[in-house]
Amino acid sequence: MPRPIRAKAQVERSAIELFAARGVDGVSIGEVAAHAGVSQGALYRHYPGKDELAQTLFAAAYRRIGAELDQIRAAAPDLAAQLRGMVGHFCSLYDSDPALFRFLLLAQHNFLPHLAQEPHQPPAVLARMVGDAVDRGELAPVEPALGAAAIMGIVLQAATFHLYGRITGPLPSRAEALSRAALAALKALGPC
Amino acid sequence: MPRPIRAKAQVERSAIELFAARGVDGVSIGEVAAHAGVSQGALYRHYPGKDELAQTLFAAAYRRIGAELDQIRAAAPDLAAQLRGMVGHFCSLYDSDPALFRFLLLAQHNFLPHLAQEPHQPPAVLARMVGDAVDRGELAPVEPALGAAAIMGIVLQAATFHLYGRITGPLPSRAEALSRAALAALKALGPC
Amino acid sequence: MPRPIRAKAQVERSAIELFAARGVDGVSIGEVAAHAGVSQGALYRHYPGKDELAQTLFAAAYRRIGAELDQIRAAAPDLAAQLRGMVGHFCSLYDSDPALFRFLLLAQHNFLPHLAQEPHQPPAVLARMVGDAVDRGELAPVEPALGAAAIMGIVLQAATFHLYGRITGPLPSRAEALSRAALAALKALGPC
Amino acid sequence: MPRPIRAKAQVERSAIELFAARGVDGVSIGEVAAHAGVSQGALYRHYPGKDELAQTLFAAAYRRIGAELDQIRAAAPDLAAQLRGMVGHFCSLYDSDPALFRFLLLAQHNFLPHLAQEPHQPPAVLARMVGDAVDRGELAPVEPALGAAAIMGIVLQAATFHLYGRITGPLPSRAEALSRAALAALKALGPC
DNA sequence: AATGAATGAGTGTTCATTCAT
DNA sequence: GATGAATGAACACTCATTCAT
Repeated sequence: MPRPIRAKAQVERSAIELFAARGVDGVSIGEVAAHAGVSQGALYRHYPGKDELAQTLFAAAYRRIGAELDQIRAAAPDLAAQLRGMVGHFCSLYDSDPALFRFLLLAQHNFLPHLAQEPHQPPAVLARMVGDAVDRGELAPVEPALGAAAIMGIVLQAATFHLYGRITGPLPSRAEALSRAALAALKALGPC
Repeated sequence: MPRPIRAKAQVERSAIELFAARGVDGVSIGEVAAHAGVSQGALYRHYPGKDELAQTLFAAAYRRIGAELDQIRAAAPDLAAQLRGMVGHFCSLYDSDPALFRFLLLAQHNFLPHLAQEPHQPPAVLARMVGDAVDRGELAPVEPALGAAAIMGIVLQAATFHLYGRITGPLPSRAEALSRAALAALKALGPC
Repeated sequence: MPRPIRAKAQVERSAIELFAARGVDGVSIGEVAAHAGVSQGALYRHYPGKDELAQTLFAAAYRRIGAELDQIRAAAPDLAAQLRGMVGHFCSLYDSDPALFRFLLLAQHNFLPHLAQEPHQPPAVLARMVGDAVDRGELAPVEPALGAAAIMGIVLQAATFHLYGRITGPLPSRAEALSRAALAALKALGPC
Repeated sequence: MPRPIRAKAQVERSAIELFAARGVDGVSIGEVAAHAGVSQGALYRHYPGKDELAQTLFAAAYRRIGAELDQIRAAAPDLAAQLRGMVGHFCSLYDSDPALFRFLLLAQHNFLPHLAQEPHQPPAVLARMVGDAVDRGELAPVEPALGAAAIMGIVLQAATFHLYGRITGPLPSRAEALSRAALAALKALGPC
């Protein structure tokens, strides 16, 4: 039965694009339905409501990215390689699916408060990577969450600047520089 | 006429606090009025509408912070001192007026697209600082906007993590470490 | 689907009666909805807004009457018969649907400015009738629009006086006299 | 004390022009005040409220015109002369103060129901003129109110057509033709 | 006397959600 | 299962009116 699956996927894609363009509150359920080519009532067969739809989409993407980062973390031999992989992954995501990225950026403050903190979320994965690097002696002692903040901040703020036209050209072309900056920031965070 | 001034200030304070707590779209104009102790209609004597109220509050705070950063930039002797001053200033703002900070963080994607880019906005001030440091030879050649992104990202993401409980304790206690990280990130951004 | 048709018709009937009684601006959309036995929001499925509802009702009635007058014009053999038919039709309309007539009278200045002039509107039909009579030699040369004004004025002002109690008893009993007056007015409008 | 008098006159002039342009309900008290150059609150020193302001303006103009028509009636020797004078007066009014005329036309249905019928109102003056002409034997027996309707209708509908562009050029140039039409209509209204 | 800030009830409109078909 | 008409609560906003200054 390919129809319902395609319908649900179409709804989710439409929702992400519209939410990214105008914000969750700026889009009505009717617009999502029209964009997806389904009826308004049909949405309620898949999701209990608008908030749950948005929350679900956010959580799924958030966890998926966390999982991907964790794979990169596990596969790379050292901190520098991990950072190169992760920063490159962020930049690729931004490049290949800007709507999803933008949705995550602007909806984060709506949904993060309602999301229990789990080990597969990006901040947790980054913090674990930082903690491990400290444990391995690759890094001077650093508060793991603060290190995670530095990494995510450097990448996400660059993406934000790109969204608003302060940076132009492809973001992935800055991936190398950003990962060097992240590594340097981590090293400098420790006690002097 | 001390009354109207108090009234307008009260409205703005209430709006910032409520917007910070539940988002601009999550707060009705009636709630702002009630919280400020004025009638609903009285708001419209000071602001043409809800959007303009929020937009005005955002732009005013955004420009004010940009101006403060610019003073710090002009007063400090070198890049390291500038960064210490600015990062410390961000942390102090977060500490002293968390509602305003949270409002700026979560409303940025609503309002930045409608805000013309001006030289007194934080990103522009930071970019100018970076560009000047390059010109003075303190820094290897770096894309100024990318450097500004690194600085803002490191600080704002730390603040965001603090908001959601991933970092605890006073943020200003991390100001030193964050400014070292920002300086190191800037140095590493340049060509290897 | 008999329900929606009934609902829309019920809304239109309620709107005309209330608008006729208290003016378009004197009636809220909620009152129309309550009188029609539907919810307020349901109105917006059929009409984009209050103004469009009133405008649509006005234009539909205006055009319908114009078309009816045109049929009378085409069917009657000469000017006198045309006038008898048309004046009689106006009087019958007033008698059979006073709410609609009153709505048209009092809302005309709201909506006529927004209505493009079309050949099926009552003034155009009357003017064509006058012009044709002139062409056929039944009438001395007369500005068609001025003749149309004389005809409509005689009838509509009589109706207005009836509305406000200056004339009592059934209006159709004056149809003969009014059509004679209209014909005489037309003949006298020409150059002496 | 010329100030208050001028202020009141200015308010009334502004009100008539704005009411004529956008309807009584389409104009706020604040707009009238601004247009007149006085404060909002000052209006309430002269009039108890918006409705009373409009009602007063309407009744005053209505009675004034009635009185002027009555003077013409009393001064002219016969029905034909009376009609020439009155129709000419209507056309002059339209020409010299279109705002007032338009205000009277579009506000009549708001205010006539609340206005007690008095002998100085235009319809009563016209009806008296018709009745007198019948009594003098100048006219076959005619329902006076119906005759008044014919006269007013011919003139006011011509003015209405002029307002909406169906008639162009100065209305007074049609005064002669319209008064002939009115006289002919009156003569034809009687029993055949 | 005059001002204009403040009020608060009321308006048109939107929209997430439900449910008869 | 799917539809889309209907609901009704909520919203931003307006405006005639009042009243402290």
